[in-house]
Amino acid sequence: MFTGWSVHSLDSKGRLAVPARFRDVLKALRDDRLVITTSDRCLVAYPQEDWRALADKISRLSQLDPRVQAFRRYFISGATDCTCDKQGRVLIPQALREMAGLESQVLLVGMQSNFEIWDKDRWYSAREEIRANFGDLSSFMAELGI
Amino acid sequence: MFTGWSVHSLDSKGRLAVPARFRDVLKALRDDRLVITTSDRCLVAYPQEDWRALADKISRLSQLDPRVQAFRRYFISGATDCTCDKQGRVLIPQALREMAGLESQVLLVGMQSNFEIWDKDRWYSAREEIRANFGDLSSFMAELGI
DNA sequence: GAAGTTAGTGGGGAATAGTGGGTAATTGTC
DNA sequence: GACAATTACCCACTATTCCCCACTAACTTC
Repeated sequence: MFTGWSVHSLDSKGRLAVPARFRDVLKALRDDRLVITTSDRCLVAYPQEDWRALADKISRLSQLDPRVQAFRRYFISGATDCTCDKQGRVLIPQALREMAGLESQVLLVGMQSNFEIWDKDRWYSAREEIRANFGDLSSFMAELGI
Repeated sequence: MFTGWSVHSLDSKGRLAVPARFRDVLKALRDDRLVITTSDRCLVAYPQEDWRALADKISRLSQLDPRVQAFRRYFISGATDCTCDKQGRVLIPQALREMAGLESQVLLVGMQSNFEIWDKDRWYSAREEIRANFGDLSSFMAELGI
């Protein structure tokens, strides 16, 4: 499971170090390949196997359903296979870097089954927004019985 | 499968580089011919074989049904065969360029069996729209168990 | 706290991918 | 057939990616 935060720097070539504890998770899956895709204002990385399962689910839906179409455009289309180099870094494709606004300081955020990749400043402002609505959020969670 | 995004530039002659990984897919199909057609606010490129199959299906539908006719006018009529030149570029016909509003910065978006060709700015606003309807999308994801 | 180990960072250099433009071939028009 | 416009082909240049190696910081172990 991917947990915890790490701040790493994106170097001038667009490479990002994957934290050792995340690499250990991948190693345990006997598969060092990641799939990186876009989400709301960040990128999300999945172990390749998990991504495959997810993509399969989607591919079985009607491709003409507009919701499926939107979902594929938004979430699936950007997905890119990335392998770690010998130093344990991945090259983030330029288009994804741009979409997620990655500058030099990058935050890797463990989300159990996957991890998110945020520009540090964006992360802080996103957190700030969440905090501002936290009252609503907690009552929503309470409704769910959590 | 066509996956991932690439930003390329449309040159002054209307040529567009096809990303190497997309060319590899075509090479695996032993057919470097593409069919490019118009879609909603972008262009869509299919390997020629796949396009043929799709067009066949549609041609078997009743040609008297006005909806079929509309669909054919909208989607089928613009289809153009394109082959990559030796530098791996395709010439996008001017009519299609205009239709999709392609300026200099162009995004190629992998959609598994085909790929879309977007003007970069349009792509960003289309994404924004999808996000604006995100309520729908997230409940859709919930249905899928994502 | 010294020495060894691991994690993260930076950059050189070769190979590959993408871009731009000149020129020849082709097409279409008069 | 002559001309202009478009398209295809070729070459040269630039940018990106990939595969190295080297360095530093942090953490372990003794």
